[in-house]
Amino acid sequence: MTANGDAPQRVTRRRGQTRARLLAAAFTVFAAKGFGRVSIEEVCEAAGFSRGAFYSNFATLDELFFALYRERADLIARQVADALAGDGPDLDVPASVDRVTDVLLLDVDWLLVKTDFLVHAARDPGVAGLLLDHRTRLRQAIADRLLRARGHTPIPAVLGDVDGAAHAVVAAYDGVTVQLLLDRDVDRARAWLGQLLTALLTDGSAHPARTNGTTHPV
Amino acid sequence: MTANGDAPQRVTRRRGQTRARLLAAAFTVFAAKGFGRVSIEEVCEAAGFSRGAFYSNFATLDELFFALYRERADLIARQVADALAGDGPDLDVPASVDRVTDVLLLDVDWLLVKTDFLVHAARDPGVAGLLLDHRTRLRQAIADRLLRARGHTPIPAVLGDVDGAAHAVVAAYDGVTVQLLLDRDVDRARAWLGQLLTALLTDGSAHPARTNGTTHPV
DNA sequence: TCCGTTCGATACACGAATGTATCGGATACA
DNA sequence: TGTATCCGATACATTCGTGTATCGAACGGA
Repeated sequence: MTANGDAPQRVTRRRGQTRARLLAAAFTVFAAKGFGRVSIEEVCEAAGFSRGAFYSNFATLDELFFALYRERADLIARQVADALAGDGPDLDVPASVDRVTDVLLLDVDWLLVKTDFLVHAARDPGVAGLLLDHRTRLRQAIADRLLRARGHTPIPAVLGDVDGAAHAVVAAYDGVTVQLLLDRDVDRARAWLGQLLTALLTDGSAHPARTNGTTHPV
Repeated sequence: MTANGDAPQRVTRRRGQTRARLLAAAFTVFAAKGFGRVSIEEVCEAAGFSRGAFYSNFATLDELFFALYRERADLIARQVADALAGDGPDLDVPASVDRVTDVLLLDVDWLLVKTDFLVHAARDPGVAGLLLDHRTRLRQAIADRLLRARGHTPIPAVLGDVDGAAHAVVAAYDGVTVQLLLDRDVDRARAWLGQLLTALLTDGSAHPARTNGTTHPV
């Protein structure tokens, strides 16, 4: 019944460290076995603590999962923002696409944990809200970037405006993620996502398939 | 230790019925709470049986989940095939797209269970194989359909051949599913998927946004 | 260095879920 | 209709995970 019930007046340094170690261990264990199959004790063991440490920092495993997602999701969000800010005032679509896909598909373990969290959120409106917010911010960053380059690179009419295009980008990301989780082929997923995004964002006719060898990754 | 250990020599009729009832109950319970949070007893209770019935038909909850997925996935596959076979020898893209999206996004509960299964499969290569097979068959059906209509409706070059286009269709479906699981807005998801598929399959320039009102579903 | 507070380890009690063995009623087949 | 088999209910033993209460050690401030 700690974690918020009666806030300690003096917070020590090691508390932050054990919390961080618990989160890191949880990430590993969740990725390996899936949230639904992990017990509190397994997380503690992986972190080298006893359950006492856990209950001193979190009330439930859900709470830890929530904190873990928030931490990592913010990290990724920052990396994407950096990747988008990378090139100059004008948008170089293929280059931007490559940089962003590299960030988004960097770590399969994260995709596993993220999907676990999706399944979790899909049944809890409150959690779903957090996730939707996060996705909205991501789309916003993409839309802003696209907006800066309108005219330079027009957006296909079918998608509507830049906002529609941003939606499409996120959908493509999610779609490719699913396939990646099943075949575990990161390189192919990157190439394929790049191709998809190019198809969506440029007006179809333009670029031939770029990146590594394969024309259509099956 | 039943379910395959020693195959019964006489299989009764009610056995099939209880098995079906168990599967149906499992679907409901899994959709509501998520596979990871469901006990064998909950499934039995929902089906109106005791655990004896369960252990007589399945060895583990995983086995039941597997059977459940297989059953429902085959059903959907047949419905999609029907929807694709619907129109004549020439392909009417918007009409086909509408029919297929109606089938694929019919039942949110199924999408929930399917995503649970994805998470499950992502950590078990054997199960992942089954799911990949199923996806391959789905893509094949789409590719065949697209092939019949090549020339009539050309496919954007960026996607490669019809196979690439089929990949794109599945990715779009998966992507839209994720958003739908979070906001639970089936109508918006249908419109959005239709728009996405049209954008991918027709050469961008052609059709304006069709279907219900909203131009870009935010 | 000393002291009050905080942190995490340990031990315990409890509940939940599992798997198995057994039994009586249902069912197919002659 | 009789009977051998099958099926599902019940009861039991056991394991596993949880949550809490308590204690000693670590820590921060004076």
